[in-house]
Amino acid sequence: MSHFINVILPIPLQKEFTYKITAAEADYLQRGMRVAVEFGKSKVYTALVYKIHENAPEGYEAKDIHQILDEKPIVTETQLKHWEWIASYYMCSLGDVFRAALPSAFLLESETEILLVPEFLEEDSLSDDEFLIVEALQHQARLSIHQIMAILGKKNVFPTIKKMLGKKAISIKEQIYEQYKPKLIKYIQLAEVWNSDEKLTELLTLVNRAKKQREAVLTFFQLKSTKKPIKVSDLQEAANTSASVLKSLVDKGIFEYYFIQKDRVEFAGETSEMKELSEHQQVAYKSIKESFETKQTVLLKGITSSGKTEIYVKFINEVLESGKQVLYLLPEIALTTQLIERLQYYFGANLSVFHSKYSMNERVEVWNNVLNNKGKAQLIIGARSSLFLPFSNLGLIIVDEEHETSFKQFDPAPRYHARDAAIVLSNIHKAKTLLGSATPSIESFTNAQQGKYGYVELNRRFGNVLLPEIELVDIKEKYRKKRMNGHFSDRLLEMIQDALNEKEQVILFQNRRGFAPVVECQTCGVSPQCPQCDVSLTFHSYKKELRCHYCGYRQAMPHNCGACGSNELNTKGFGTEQIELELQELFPNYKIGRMDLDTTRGKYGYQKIIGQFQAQEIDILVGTQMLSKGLDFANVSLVGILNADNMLNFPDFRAHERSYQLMVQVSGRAGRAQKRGKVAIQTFNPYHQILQQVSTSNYNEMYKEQMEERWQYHYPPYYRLIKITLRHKDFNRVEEGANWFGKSLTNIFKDNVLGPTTPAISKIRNYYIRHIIVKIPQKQSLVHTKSNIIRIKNAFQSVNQFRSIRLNIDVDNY
DNA sequence: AGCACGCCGACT
DNA sequence: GTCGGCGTGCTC
Repeated sequence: MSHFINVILPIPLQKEFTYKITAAEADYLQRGMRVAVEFGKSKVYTALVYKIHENAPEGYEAKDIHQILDEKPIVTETQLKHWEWIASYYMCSLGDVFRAALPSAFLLESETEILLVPEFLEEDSLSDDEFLIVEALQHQARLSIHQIMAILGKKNVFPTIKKMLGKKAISIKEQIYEQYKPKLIKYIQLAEVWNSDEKLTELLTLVNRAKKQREAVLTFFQLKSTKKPIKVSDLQEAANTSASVLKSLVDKGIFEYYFIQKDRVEFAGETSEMKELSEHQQVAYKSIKESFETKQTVLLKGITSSGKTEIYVKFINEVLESGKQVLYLLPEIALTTQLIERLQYYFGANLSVFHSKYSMNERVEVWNNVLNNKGKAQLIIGARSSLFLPFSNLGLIIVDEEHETSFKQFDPAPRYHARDAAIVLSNIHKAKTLLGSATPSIESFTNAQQGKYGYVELNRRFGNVLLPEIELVDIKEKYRKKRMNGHFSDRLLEMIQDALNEKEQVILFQNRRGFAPVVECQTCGVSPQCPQCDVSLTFHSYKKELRCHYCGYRQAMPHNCGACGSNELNTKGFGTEQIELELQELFPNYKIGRMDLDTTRGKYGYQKIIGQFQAQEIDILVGTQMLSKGLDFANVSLVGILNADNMLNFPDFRAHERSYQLMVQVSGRAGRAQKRGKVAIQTFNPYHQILQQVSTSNYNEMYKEQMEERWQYHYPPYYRLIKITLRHKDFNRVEEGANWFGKSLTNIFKDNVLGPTTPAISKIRNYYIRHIIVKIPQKQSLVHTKSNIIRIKNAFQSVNQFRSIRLNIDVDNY
């Protein structure tokens, strides 16, 4: 009898692939283990065992597997179930989920190595390029394809390599690298023979003549009395000696080295008892608990600074004590040191953090700790991807800042929403989900209203601090009366000055980075465009250059208009950089800081700026929406929103909802201590209903009004959306393709097809883009809708002309 | 998705 | 004449 496995490959192919295995391998392998397999002619991939069976495939001969990579499954049955749901709900392949779920170190890929054939002598027969390669191989035993590209200075090197293979000048080998390297700590101990007291004198005489060595040995005994293992580095430091001294002692056979594998992230601090909940927190806590008895998911709407975290802490503690794991999901930007430290304070060594700024190796360690249900992986706090960790007995998932749009992954597939996928995961584990937000998303609030989720409110700020006082500043009026100074109204400047006089800090919010979005010629009105995208370039004053925020294109700021040659180029609109500059002129005696994507690159980017602000080294902090999350600054008394209109006018059905959420969240940064904070919102349109609702913190009215609009225009939560995107370098081809696709959809879904439409940014990186949106009424079956879309997609892709059009499908694209 | 195979233009 | 462009098809 022959044995076979079906595997998942980390590529977006809908198919499973069958490989042949031996009886012994069949005995050993389990679902969820990784194997290395040859795929195509040259590539070796990491694949995941999905099915083990005895049915020989028809029509082709299955290949053997290359190698087994695990001793036990690294992906659990529960995870596979969850993956299947994600793949089917979000219309992507299991391979897409596989690739997104595993830390990249688990997905080894082969690298082709090129080696010189030692017997090769006919160097005369080589072309110039070929000779260069042979020469390089004489210095270096092996070369990678990338290195060869660098040597030859071109990217298409395969023909050259193939010719050389033909001439038997080189050979190639597929080498798989184990990318994960455990971190080893070097320790030192006394060699076995010296391990008795009698030998001690003998030992000391042995090193009597070498002063440095003697000192090292004596220090070793000092350290040894603490009974802890002694690190080489510690001994070196304590004895004030060098590595070479220790090495000669090892060579003499007095000491020996040994290694202990160590986790890269280790907690070593104090923990403390839980805080007592306030009366209001206690009430909320109790009603959440009650809700959990009948509901799987509960939504907690707690205004900013109401102390939601303390409530979470109480639940986490309970679940941990019952022996189950907890996952605490946060949007990436809210994952600050502040919060992590606070949680470490309670849960110390039981907590692990998992997010994208962690290195590959650190992520593998967290994965393994969760898989083995280690003590330190009982509470995981992480961004959306931590959803994919191999939990075995999850008891609770907390999704904090539930309304945050960054929980949705847009690109690449799987285009999942972490909140929704968390609820499903929690279901599979028979666990509970707690959603928290000061400004719940409309869809979650609806679910709560309809009784699908439990619902609890917490309307009192901790310590009864008052909500900030919100003032709308009409800048249309201010402009008319000439009371604007740059982008600042006299009123806002006055408020800033008041705060600074009181030695308080100020946060200014401008939802746009860069200096000025657009550069415009005063003479002909033309503004420089990105050559690869359909957008105007953004001016960045720091480097005096124009940049495209979509493809990263950059060019020096031109002196003349490219269209008419006029040298009167002017900037229009404004970003964080310009605000920073204006502030420096307006408040020369104060320190101004800026926090946006450009200033927070790198692992410790945020921390540096936040640290400075917290230490009050910065008086005024200007930033984008990064500012709105998870930061508590005790001394901020004023928050200014420089222009509320650009977010309100954003062309998206959720623009109003999002503006509300953003403004309320940003406002929440003001006045966290004793004093009531102030918020100033500059706008051209102070009578806009959303601004009125923000200024009175009237969530319910906002909700009611938005729901009416959603109903009227057929948007979620009344209708579900699936967005189809088509991209191609050839304008006409996308156009035709999109029309074809749109028509086919309209045949089935009639009026519920929107488009094809040209997005506001119609070209990115030289690819023209078209969108089609399918709206799905509540009673229409999701499963049928999706299978219809897949049918049309398959038909579409069998048309030769359309095959090269890139197509992606985004379910719940909001 | 990669990557090989195969057919047409611009260069030594 | 060849080098190298990308359209087409396949991967167990």
